[in-house]
Amino acid sequence: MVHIKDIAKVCGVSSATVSKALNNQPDIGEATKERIQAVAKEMGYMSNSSARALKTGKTKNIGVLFVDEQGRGLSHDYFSTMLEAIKAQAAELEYDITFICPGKNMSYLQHCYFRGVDGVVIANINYNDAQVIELVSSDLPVVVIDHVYPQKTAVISDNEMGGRAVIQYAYNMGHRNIGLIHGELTSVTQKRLDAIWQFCSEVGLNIPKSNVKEAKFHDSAKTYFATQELLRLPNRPTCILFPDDYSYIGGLNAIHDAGLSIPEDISTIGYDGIELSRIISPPLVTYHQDAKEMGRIAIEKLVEQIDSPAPLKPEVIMVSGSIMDGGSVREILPEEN
Amino acid sequence: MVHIKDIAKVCGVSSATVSKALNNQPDIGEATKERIQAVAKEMGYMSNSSARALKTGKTKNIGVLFVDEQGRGLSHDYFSTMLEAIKAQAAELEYDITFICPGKNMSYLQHCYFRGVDGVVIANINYNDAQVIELVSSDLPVVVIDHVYPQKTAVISDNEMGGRAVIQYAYNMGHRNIGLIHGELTSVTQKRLDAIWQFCSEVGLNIPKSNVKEAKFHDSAKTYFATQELLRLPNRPTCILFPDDYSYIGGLNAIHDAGLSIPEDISTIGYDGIELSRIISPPLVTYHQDAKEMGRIAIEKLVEQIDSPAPLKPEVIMVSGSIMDGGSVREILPEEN
DNA sequence: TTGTATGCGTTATCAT
DNA sequence: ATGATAACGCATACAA
Repeated sequence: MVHIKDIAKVCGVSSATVSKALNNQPDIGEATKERIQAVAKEMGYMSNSSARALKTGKTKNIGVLFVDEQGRGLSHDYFSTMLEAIKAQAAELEYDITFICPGKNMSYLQHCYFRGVDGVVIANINYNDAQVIELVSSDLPVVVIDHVYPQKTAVISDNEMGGRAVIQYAYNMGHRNIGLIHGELTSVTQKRLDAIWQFCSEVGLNIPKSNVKEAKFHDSAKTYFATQELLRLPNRPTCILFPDDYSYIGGLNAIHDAGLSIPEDISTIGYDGIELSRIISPPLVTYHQDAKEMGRIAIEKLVEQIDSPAPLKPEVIMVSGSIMDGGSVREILPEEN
Repeated sequence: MVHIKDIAKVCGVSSATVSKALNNQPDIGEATKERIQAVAKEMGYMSNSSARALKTGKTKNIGVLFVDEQGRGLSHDYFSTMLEAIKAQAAELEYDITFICPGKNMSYLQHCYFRGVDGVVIANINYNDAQVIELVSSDLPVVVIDHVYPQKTAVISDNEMGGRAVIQYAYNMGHRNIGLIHGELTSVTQKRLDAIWQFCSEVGLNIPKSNVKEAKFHDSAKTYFATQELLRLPNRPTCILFPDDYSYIGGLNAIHDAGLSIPEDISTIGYDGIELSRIISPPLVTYHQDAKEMGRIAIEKLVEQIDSPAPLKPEVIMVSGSIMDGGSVREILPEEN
């Protein structure tokens, strides 16, 4: 392991000078600077982040608080994509990331203090958890994904837009008898539903209560049963909206088991835009949430906060997605309704 | 932020004493120890990992080298499951993990030195990459997943067992005309194929060259076409082995597009045992690789190395998987062949 | 059993 | 423009 001292010795200067050269400080001669940098490279010098952190108070490390109950979280495409983007953007800005997790006898906040992270990204967690509240209430820079805390910067997937987009797609394709399977009643679900009802009232579309079923995000079995119920309805919907692309697989099975074809007999629309929705047959019409962009922005905003000498005004950033086309929706003629 | 000094002041002892108490050193009075620990807790003390690392030379941090070319890697169930297990086991042993990634002007090894990781887990990477070789050749404790370097501990999914298991399953169900679609010719593919040929020669099963197609792991489009080719064969196979569960979706589509049913018209077997294989219809017979166990063991072995005063003898640990049953294989009667 | 002193590798302040 | 020195927070060898 080669240290600043070693370089100083070789170059015949003091370690202070070497440090300045390596950090591109202005108060140093151009010639010496270049010589020192050359030697450092030659000797394979790499600074010691612990020592630097101790001295500067900055670790260049970002904490990531992602739930992973029973190994989920990463297996969910929306979140793994987001994490991937977080990782990439952090690397781009020369940060590393550290997973903040429930330690043996450490709260989330303590874990952050222990590792000295410069800031934290919070996502996919129980936002009412006392430990999360503690963390959010601390003086650490924080960016929250898909949830808004007062006075905190948030990056939000536009669920109103998404809800509206899917129902509008069905409507524009001529569907008037629409079935709706939604996830558990989180704030996310609520927003999508609100947007859907809003659209319905705008265009005078009526979705009877019997056409609406609650299932669960990412749970194909629950969606299978909900789909079955809809298919058994006396006046079967011509199009069904699903909680998300993954749970849709359950709906797909139910439809096939009933001997029906997509989109000939029934149309389907998903939510998320995961890769799986592209490779199934027919490809699913779905609302693509831009998880990648969300992760990128989260880090960008967090680092802005970290770098800013004065506290920054919190922002709420809506990230909009878009409909991904597919063959799962048939255009319905007026007389068919 | 509360430091050892602060506690010392409050307790009226020296900071050395506090340090000892907090680290459960033996040379300290039981009474003072308890008092100090109580005060520390009371004051919400949390040690500073940078300072500790600087002093002790241990960061309690493990580097994880996972490829993530174009955002893949995490979206692959096998690897995301493994990563999840790595994370969990590291947390269990009170380690944090740091992703080692291609830095702007840092090699993998330099990144490790910079962050002072105590050891590294390597997986899903180009094992011939010069930077990887450099890392493996360093003095850092290393555990490699799914690849064997000389003198390095490795955790390996038993691809021979897997290859044998899938062909044997088909054989035992009476199939004699078997189609085989395999991934690109990596060492993993080679091992599975070797085991398959070995089994064939043992039982006198002949798989003609025309029944064997190369596709690509995780690539459903390539598998779609390979499946089509097999279906067009004059003497169509009664059972097809696929590269992995995910790419199988392509095969599934090809089979459906040909108007055939699984398993009535054709049987199918996958590889991996990802969650998706459970929720499709019919559930896929597949060989489940125990990615979770692999991740757990990798960390366990790595920490053993880190904690050991003397260099440990490298091990190669085979992790066996098992067949997951499903409805995708029909039992074939002798006269049908 | 407790305290004093030192140093881990780096950066920052202040002289020179 | 360069260097001497102190300090970041902690753990430890050694003295008391």
